[in-house]
Amino acid sequence: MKNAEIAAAFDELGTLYELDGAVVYRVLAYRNAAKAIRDSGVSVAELARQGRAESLPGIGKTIAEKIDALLAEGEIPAAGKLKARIPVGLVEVTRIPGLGPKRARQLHDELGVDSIESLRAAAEGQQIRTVAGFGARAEEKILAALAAGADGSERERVLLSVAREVGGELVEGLRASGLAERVELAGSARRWTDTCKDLDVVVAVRAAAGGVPGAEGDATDAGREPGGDGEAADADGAPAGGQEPAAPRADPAAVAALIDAFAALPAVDDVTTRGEAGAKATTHQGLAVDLRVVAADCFGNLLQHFTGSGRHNEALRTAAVRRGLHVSEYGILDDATGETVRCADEAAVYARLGMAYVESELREDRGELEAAREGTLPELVTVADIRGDLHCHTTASDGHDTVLEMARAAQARGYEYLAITDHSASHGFGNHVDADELLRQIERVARANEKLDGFTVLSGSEVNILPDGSLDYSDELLDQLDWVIASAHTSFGMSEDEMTRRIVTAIEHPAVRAIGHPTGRMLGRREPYAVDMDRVIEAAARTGTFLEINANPNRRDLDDVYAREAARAGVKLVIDSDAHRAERLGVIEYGVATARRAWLTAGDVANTRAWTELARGD
DNA sequence: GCCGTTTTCGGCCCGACTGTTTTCAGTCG
Repeated sequence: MKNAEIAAAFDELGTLYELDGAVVYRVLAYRNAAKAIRDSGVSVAELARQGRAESLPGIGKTIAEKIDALLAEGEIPAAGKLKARIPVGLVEVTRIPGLGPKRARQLHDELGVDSIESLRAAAEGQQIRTVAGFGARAEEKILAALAAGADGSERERVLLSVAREVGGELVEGLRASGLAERVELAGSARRWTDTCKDLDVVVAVRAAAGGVPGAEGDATDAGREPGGDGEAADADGAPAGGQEPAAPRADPAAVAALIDAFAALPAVDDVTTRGEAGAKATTHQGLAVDLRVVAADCFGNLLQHFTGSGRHNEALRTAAVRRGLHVSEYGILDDATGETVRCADEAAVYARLGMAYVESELREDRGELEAAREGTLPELVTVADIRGDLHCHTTASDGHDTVLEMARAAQARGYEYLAITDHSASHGFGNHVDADELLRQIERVARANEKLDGFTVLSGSEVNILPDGSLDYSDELLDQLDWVIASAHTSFGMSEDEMTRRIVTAIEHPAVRAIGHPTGRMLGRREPYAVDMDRVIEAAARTGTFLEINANPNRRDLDDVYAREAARAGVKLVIDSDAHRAERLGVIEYGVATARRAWLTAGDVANTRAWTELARGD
């Protein structure tokens, strides 16, 4: 059983317990366990067989036993018992905005709601408003959500490349407004996750009119203020009179003006909620945007808070509480002094908590907080470290540009080398590069090299791995190439064991230097094929074969979890664009981002080295 | 249900916003 399946079983169990009214911390424990299982780079089923499941964080005796039962019986017994009591359709009801476990359960108990269909019927029959705590307004919202297409399925996520493009437009638009001192894209887009559910944009507005001299210099020391009862109406423009918020807010007039400017941006379709702290909106693509605004002296706190992840923040705050510090988006409250330290930048936040700065890509609660405390965070690979690209296509197969055009574009990026790796003969679409055509391509590469100065074009191939693991060029032909990357493009329906043997056979082929997009996934379109990555990684480590991090934003394959595990096993990764046209060489940043999320340093990535070091046999 | 440089028991992050409320629970991120 795969980690993702085990994790899904525990997520479901958590939701069932939640609907059953269990203590929230018990529910949280199952969710934490699911996350740890999903984030494990090694097979949890295998760990469990060895009796080592409890070595994962958040998995204790009880959950380890449940994993054993799941593996042995195909279901967690406790989940079976709960399902007998709680209709599974109620899980979908909790995904309707505004309906959580408590309210869904209430609708079930009082109206018999057990599915999206029965929810719709109850709302249309004006039954919802008869339930205590619900009103006509709630009923209308449910109907509106259902009419808008909410069907209880998980909210659709967009590719990171889409999210970053839209997010970038919003950020640039707000910067151009002149109303903000600082604007940044936060959330999962800033952590460079594969896909995003929504966008988070954080803003610092200028101080209120007649405002205070700015908090320059050391932000940690600059922003102290008395906390606690907070009677002073300070110069930040906090509302005078009435209940003073414990946290500093931006000047309400400045926030309102900024939201107006935000609402007028071309990408913004509809502002659904506005408040004194920000606004919520949707873009024309239907992407939800959360806009948050603070005064400049706590911009670092806000950016840290909204970059997340939620797990990273929870863990960070839990650890802080043990030291008497309370972290929020407005500052860090110290129990001992009653003072709140506000941080203009993120580094000050981590410094106040006794930690090194944590790069946004690492903030997933995968050990980064401990490493930050101990000063053992890795120095992550950067785009500037990449010295060549080892996977691209030309007009010889399904690319759009010639060898020379691709090479010149690579050189313009500052690279030292580029491997031309058109598809091999049996690929099945585009122009077929048969053996004769490949020989002609080798000549084209040689001619291109004559025209280029200080740059090396490598003759290569993305050779197809046939179902039996063999390659579709002869060994003699492959030996004439500088670089061979092997990928599976067909017969994805094989059993895990067959597919694993297929890939491992290719890894063991002496001509193969790397395996391309090793799991074959297409984000949002195609699941990875069934393959035992533990065995693939073992074979790559044994033979010195590289595994690719394919940077195409649709793929990002290997993913961060497997790439980290591969590096731990001593495998070197190659980060490739798989560009099919010259301007797509730039997608390398998505591959580098995956590598950073995998904790990789430049030393873990083969193509941070010169080609002369990578070339074999000299 | 998990976990421990204050704990093997008693904690478990923090705030915004909504709707239905006479002071707050639930949801969301």
